[in-house]
Amino acid sequence: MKKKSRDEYRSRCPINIGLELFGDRWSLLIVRDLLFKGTDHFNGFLESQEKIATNILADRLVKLEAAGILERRPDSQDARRVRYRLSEKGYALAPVLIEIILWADAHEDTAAPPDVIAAMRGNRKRFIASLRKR
Amino acid sequence: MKKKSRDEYRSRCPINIGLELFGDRWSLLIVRDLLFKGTDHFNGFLESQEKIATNILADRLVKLEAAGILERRPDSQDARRVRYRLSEKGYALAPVLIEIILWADAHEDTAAPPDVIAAMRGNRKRFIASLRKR
DNA sequence: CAGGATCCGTTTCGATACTG
DNA sequence: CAGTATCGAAACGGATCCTG
Repeated sequence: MKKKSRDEYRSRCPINIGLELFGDRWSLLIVRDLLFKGTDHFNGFLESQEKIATNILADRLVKLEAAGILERRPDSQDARRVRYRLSEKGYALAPVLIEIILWADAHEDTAAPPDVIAAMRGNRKRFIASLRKR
Repeated sequence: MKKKSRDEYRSRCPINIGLELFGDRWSLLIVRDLLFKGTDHFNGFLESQEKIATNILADRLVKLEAAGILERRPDSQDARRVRYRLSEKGYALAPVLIEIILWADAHEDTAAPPDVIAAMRGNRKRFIASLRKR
């Protein structure tokens, strides 16, 4: 295979996508909570340290569902409760989140637990698989 | 090594960081242009399809410099010109951008060039190294 | 009580015009 | 070329209210 130079890629690699997702202050945090904390209901997201407002959370949940990143369904046990879970497309964001967390761990003052970081750096496939097991 | 369950990681993996970076609509696009397009001056960023406004661009360039992600210096040739380049910390964002682009390529309707995607999926280390060569 | 919806004051954004 | 200044529009956030 012929080597491609950097210039050949230049100007041809847009992030046309997901400005709504990656350019939004809250959406990735919701995905993080679903993925790493296992948060699955409205009030669970409200408990995160970032203190999202209820109207903003409701708005983002609708948008993330519309984007096919999460699914919403009534709790089979408690009719009052709505459960949120990641779709396949949502789980596919795990590598993005992991790279963000690793970058932050290396370059910012974050409080990520060392064993979690080690697990991410180690066998990444297994780590990602462990996120899907409920 | 003992296997860690998902629950052991739960509630302990925050993205405390970079809400300013990852939760911002424009910052990652600037990094993208620096990384993949080789954009290095103010008006270059303005040419991107997303059409950032001049005041927002100026603001984000200041913030990204303050965050140590890019460096600013006057052009040695042309005094009017200011050149921007990624710092090491900035280059370290390449894996994040790559995962975003791969996710989008798989799940969204993006126009990323197939050969670039293939290069990212193939030998990633080499691909990243190619981004640093000027 | 869970999951929102609505109101409203405040902050931030962004398009355009303008400047050194 | 590399930014400021301005000002209306949009988003945010906090509180409160509503509904099952």
